[in-house]
Order: sequence, then structure tokens, then C-alpha cells
Amino acid sequence: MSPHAVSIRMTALADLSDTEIELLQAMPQLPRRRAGQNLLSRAGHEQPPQMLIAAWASYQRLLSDGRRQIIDFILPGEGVGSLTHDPQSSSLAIALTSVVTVDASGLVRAVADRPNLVPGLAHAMRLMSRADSARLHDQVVRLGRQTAYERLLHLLLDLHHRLDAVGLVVDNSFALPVTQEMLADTLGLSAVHMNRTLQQARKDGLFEMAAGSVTLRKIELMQSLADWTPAVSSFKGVKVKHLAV
Amino acid sequence: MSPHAVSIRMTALADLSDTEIELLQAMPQLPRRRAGQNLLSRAGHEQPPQMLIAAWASYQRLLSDGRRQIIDFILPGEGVGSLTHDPQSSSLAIALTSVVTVDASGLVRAVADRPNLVPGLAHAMRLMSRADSARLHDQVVRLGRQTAYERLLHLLLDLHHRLDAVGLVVDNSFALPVTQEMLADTLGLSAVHMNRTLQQARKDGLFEMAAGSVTLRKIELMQSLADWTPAVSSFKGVKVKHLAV
DNA sequence: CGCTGCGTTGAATCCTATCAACGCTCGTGG
DNA sequence: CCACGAGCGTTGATAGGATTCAACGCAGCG
Repeated sequence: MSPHAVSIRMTALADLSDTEIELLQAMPQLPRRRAGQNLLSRAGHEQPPQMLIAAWASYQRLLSDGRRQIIDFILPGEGVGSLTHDPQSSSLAIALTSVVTVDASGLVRAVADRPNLVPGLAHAMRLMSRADSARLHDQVVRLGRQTAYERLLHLLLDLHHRLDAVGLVVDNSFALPVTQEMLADTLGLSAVHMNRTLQQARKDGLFEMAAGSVTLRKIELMQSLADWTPAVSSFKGVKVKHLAV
Repeated sequence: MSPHAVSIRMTALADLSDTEIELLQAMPQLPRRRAGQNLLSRAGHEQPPQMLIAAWASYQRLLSDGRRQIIDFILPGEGVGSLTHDPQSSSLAIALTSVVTVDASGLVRAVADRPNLVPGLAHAMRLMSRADSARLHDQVVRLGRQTAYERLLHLLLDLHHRLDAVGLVVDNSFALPVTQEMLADTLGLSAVHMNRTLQQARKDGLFEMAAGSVTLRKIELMQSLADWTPAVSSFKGVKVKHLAV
């Protein structure tokens, strides 16, 4: 079995013992869910906390008149439910593409009950939880105080950074399986304005987009334009080269 | 010693044993900090995780060109640092008024090391952590998909609800020790537009404001206008009447 | 082949920001 | 005691970014 995104991310965050790694690899894979489905409820039944192996999901919320806000993306190796998310919250965890997850109940329980037996995992979970909230802070700043153009660059830099952590960036290029309308719902814009902002940024040579993938061209310029700084999250410094998906 | 906001909030979230309550009450009080100071760093030294006893604080972030975004308010009984917040994050924890906190290191350590010895506290901390992230989700939705008017009502309802949980609301009225400019920086608006939005809402009879306090007048109307629903956070249902501050 | 989802474009409108100025209150110091 | 300044709330006028409405091209697909 090839190392999946979860163990890549976790081992990048903390030193894990053999038993901890075993615990990770023992997480049972759940049936594949299709785009649009709620990861936290299946046929009315609440689902366990999970971690994403492949593909994208999102937290989102709907207003009563149909407006939608995508709150955060959930990328390979990241977690859904529990620990940081209330399953009965009004935020939905929606698959954006066809999605494979593993059941993380065992992991969550081990960390909650006997943190001393799994110190590495406990630490990694804490870091992931902090990263979750740091990302939400970022999102609030984008929406509250940045222009459409800045929001876009900032988000792309964020995704780049997160995907890089699990080896899903090659030559500054990564998959972006998301429609312009979803980006708009993420960045608090209309789809029309999203389109125009994208065009402007491409015309400015900051990045290229084609067939569901992006290639960043002027990262440092983007960073200064968007006031983006890499999260100081305490990575061990492990650098992952490849990932078989 | 009168029951302080922290124990009120914690006991409202979970059944606590006597030793757990003792642990709460044993938290040492830290020296009072004045408005504007960073709760998580003092003369360059990192501060321990804390819980607010009285007054208001906020998480905020500054952009390099001076724009400011207030990300979340921290109210009496709520926590700062660790567990949900990375002390080295780029978000600052700034006191909005003169502030008294207690050192929650012991609490955090007890929950992290031996959760089984303090199951009530562990549960309460989990719920608080979930509430933190639910609030951030709310804030994202406000900024991303609501109008200035809706944002204002939604925020006021939120504050009302949170302050009510620690007995700081009397007759739908509560202290709001915050300038219009701070509200603007919270809701992603300019100070001028904040002022006009406030005037409009007051003229509409939704609430009154005077000398640092608000009185909500048409709560149900506000709720439907702002698409606000109370957090489903699993309160035990304990209802606190008064709080000596 | 027609339909549907997605990206694109143009025009008009509106919400919100910006700039500028003024009144008020309060604390300080002459 | 009054002048002065700072902080805060308020108002008017103007500009601009973003939305809305509408329409069209295109590719994929049953």
C-alpha cells in the first residue's frame, strides 16, 4: 500500500512511533463519495470523523435565500469532523469531487483517551487543529479587508502551500478541481466578477490556468501583492517529493 | 470569591467533579492588562494560555499597509491561546478594554495529559473549541455573503447570545465597549459606512445604543433579517441569572 | 442533435469606500 | 476657568469596485 496523503502530512508534523504509524495505516477506507455529497452524513446517519485521502472537499454554509459561502477547502491529508468541527454544526462538509476518505474514529479516540500512548499523533493533531483555525483567520482577513484581486492571489498561494505539503505540487503547478462559481463562493464574489478578476491576474502574468489546474508564475510578486506569508506551522522540515494517488 | 465567568461558562457546558471545579478555581489571576496590549506577549515574553474573567479582547490581524481586521471577539469566560490558537500565529490577541485573565496552563495541561482524570473539563474544552471554530465560520459567512446591514444584526445577535451564557445580559441589554471603528474593522466595513448602517438599524427600531451599551428591541425580526440561528452547542441547559463582575 | 454546465462579455446599477469637514465630550495644562 | 487637542460620532459629496441582468460560445453528453 502506497503511503497515502494522511500519513505524509502527519509524519511531516511530528515524529511518530511504529505503533502510531500502524494506527494511521489501520484506518479503514470508507466507500467513495461523489461530488456534492455531505461527508458527515450518509443516508441520514451521522458519519465518523474522517481524513481525506484524495480529491477535494469543502466546508460550506447556505443562507436561507440560497446564497452560499464556501468556508474552507479540505485537501488530501486533512481532516473532517470532530476535534475541530461540530458534526451538528450548520456548516456542511461537501465533497467537491469524487472523494475517498478513511475513518479516523480510532485516531481521534486514541488521542482523546490516552494521549500519552500516542504523543506524536497527539501533537500532530494539535498542530492540524491550529492550522485549521489559522486558515479560518486567513479567510476572514481575505473577505474582510482585501480586494477581489488580493483575495484571489492569497487563496492560490494558500492552496499551493497546502498541496505542496503533501507532494501534490509539481513545478509550481497543481490541480484545481473547482469551478469559477465555487471560487466566487469562496472569496465572497459574484461569478462574473470572479471571472474578470481571474482574467486580469492571468493577463498580469501571475499564473496560468488550464483544464482544472493552475501554474503559478510569479510567486514572490503574488506574495507581496496579497500580503501573504507562509504559516509558521512547526513543520519538521521533511520534504516530500512524490505521492502516488 | 464570587464565581467568575470561566466557571460559569464551563459548568454550563459539562458536569464537573469537585476536583475539576477546584482546578478551575485554582487558576492564578494574572496582572491586569490595559486596552491595546497583546495578551499573548508581555515585554517580549510569550504568555501562557489564559481565560478571560472580565472585559473584552479580540483576535486581530494587521496588513502591511495598515488595514486591520478584527477576527473574533473574546468575551468573559472564553479562552485565549493554545488549544485553538497558535501563540506564534500572526493573529494578535489584543485587549479592547482593561482586562483580567487567569493562567489556564494547568487546565490545558491536565486535559492534554490525563483527560480521563478530568472528563468534564476535557468535554467542556472540546465544546469550547468547537464553538470557537463555529464562530469563525459565522464570521466568514457574514463577511463573504451578507450585506452590511445583515452583518451588523448577525454580530449583535451573536454577542447577545454569548454574553447571555455568562449572565451578562439583562433585559436584552448588554455592554458593548467597542468603538464604531472597531465594529467596522470586525465587519469588514469603513467606519463611515458602519456609522450609517448603525443609524439605519436604530431608525428601524431594531435596537438602541447608548454610552457603550446596546439594547435589542426586536430580536426575532433581527434573527430573520440576518438569517441567524442559535448555535446548537450542547449546553446542559443551565441558566445563569446573575454574575458579580 | 439538443441540452446542460461552464466560461465569457457588455451595460447599467448599486452598495460601499474615500475624502473632507464639523460638532461634541473629555482630559490636560496654562 | 478657559484654551486646546484628541478621540469619537456624524454628515455631505464624489468615486469606484462589485453586482445584477442578459446574452452568447463552446465542449461534453445522453
